[in-house]
Amino acid sequence: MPRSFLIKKHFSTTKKPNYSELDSQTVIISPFLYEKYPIPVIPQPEILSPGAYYPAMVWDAGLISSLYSAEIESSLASQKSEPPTADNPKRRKPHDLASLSSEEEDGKTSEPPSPDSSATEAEKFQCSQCSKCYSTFAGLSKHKQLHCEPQARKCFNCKYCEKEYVSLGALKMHIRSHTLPCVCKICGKAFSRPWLLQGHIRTHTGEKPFSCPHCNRAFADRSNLRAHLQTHSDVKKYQCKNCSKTFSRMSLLHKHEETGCCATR
DNA sequence: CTGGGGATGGGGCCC
DNA sequence: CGGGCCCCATCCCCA
Repeated sequence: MPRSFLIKKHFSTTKKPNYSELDSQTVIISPFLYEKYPIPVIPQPEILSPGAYYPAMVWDAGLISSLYSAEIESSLASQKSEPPTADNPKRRKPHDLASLSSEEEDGKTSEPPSPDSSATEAEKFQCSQCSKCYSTFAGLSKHKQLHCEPQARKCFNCKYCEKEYVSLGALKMHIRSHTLPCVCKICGKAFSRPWLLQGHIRTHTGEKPFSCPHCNRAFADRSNLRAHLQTHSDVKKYQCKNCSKTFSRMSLLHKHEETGCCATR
């Protein structure tokens, strides 16, 4: 099929008159950027509030289970007279709160023995995953966090939105997208990361350290150069499954699939 | 309308 | 653990 769109058109030099003076082959970022426009970084207000993250645990069914067990056991301990009955909700295992599994309704259960059966008073907290027993709830919790529920070891929540992260570093990185600590001195626009600001400053200075080896056209951003390089290629990276047409950008492929092409609908 | 450039955001990796 | 960098993705605009 004809692929006239694959032919690289001459780019207009009138759009960005300063291209010719910036077509260096190097990708070294000029330090003058920072001499001329030092990157201001707003003093971080308190990035993390004490409530910004929960380093200890995630509220999942297993944890609820443990807590619920503890509550039940302490309750039972205080009212020893109440005999367990089959329909007593207090006897329902905690993870039933989450799943209400019919398996357990049927009586088929892998749950640990109840304290009023054979378990000793010293080992009344049992791990639902490995059946290991502990005398205290704290002991059980620690065991689960370290061994049986490692994914629950950390859960860092953003105080600005609902996102959660498994590492504090990832959370801090994310929080920067709320606080935008890197501010352009020229126009006041704020960015989450210094290198984003750095790229932005190039839009003021006109610096384009990334140049195309084929046509010498220069770009301020490496990603944009990469996208541009696709225009020199006969076979582009993103291909339509239906007509095999290739595109330099995924967005173009998506657009093609949504609006035009063959039988995606 | 389509293709391409500009600008920007975010996750992951490495040092 | 934090900073820098890379890569990918997306949106907007223009020719």
